[in-house]
Amino acid sequence: MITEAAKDSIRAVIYIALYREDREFISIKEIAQTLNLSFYFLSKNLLKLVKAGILESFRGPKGGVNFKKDPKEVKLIDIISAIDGTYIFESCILGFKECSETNPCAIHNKWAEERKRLYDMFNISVKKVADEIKSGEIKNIKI
Amino acid sequence: MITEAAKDSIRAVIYIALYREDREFISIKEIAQTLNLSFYFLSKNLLKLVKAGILESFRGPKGGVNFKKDPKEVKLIDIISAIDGTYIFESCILGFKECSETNPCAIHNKWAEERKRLYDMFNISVKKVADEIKSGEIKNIKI
DNA sequence: AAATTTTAAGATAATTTTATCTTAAATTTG
DNA sequence: CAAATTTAAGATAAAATTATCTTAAAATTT
Ligand code: SF4
Ligand code: SF4
Repeated sequence: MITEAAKDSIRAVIYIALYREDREFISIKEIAQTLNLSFYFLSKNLLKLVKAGILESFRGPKGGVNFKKDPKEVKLIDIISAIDGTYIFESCILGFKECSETNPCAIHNKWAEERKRLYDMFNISVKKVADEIKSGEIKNIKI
Repeated sequence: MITEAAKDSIRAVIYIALYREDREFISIKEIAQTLNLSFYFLSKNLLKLVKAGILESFRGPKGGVNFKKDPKEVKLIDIISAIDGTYIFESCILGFKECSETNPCAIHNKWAEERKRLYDMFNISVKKVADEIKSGEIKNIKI
């Protein structure tokens, strides 16, 4: 569905949204340790979000990453797109290379709808996800 | 979402359902050539369906594969399960290892519903897919 | 200024998935 | 029976993804 890289990244931005409070930057090490993710892999992936303009980063002690865009404006779709690309939401579920909409296979109508729904599901802001986690009174992010 | 192996296999069984007519066995070579798939990869994957009891196979000239179960009884879900396992339809979209249903994250309710819908989408028999392709008057399977 | 911390960038390695090849076994054909 | 055809099984290789490591650059701390 979506890659591990994208899943890790989504969890990371949710973590940042939840725990940045008034800090300027949150270190990737802290995120990786708390979420039990590989620091190396996460670093590489979050860098993509930096390059996509979603996060900003800062080097040195006190360094780390933080939102560049307002988390209210960052949708999970944006994370997935930056990491995996948008292909999933445009792809054929059966892997046909060429296929006409005008003469679709038996599951196309269903798939076209699901694809849209999956897109909609991820079309939710990081802030909203974080707020809902908070409102559920979850004390620590589950790992 | 589902692996290439599963997609290839689904297309192959649909092909068999469409073109077996009264033949005892359809050679994997024929399927691979028509669908423009790797004979090697397809052979290996269809063998899994044989072992799962969905197809049966026969060696030698006139050999090949064909349905062991009635294609009316074979759902796309069965193909996917035999090839990829059922994990997708039980998995967490964010990749959390532990997560309680009683205190779910913001997208869990949506994901749980989508997961179910995706399952339902694939819970369609090979026969039904083949029949709908036929009724749509598609002359050749699109590749 | 030197040592330390942290991201940046790119090399390297491990794992998983996909693809290919080889040999063997079963079956048919001639 | 010999040759040809086709799946079976497992080895090997290529590609993609995931994971790790190394060195450099930027910033802070001492
Ligand atoms: S019609 Fe079927 S095979 Fe073609 S793109 Fe849609 S889902 Fe895929
Ligand atoms: S609650 Fe969210 S994180 Fe947990 S299993 Fe459901 S979708 Fe995954």
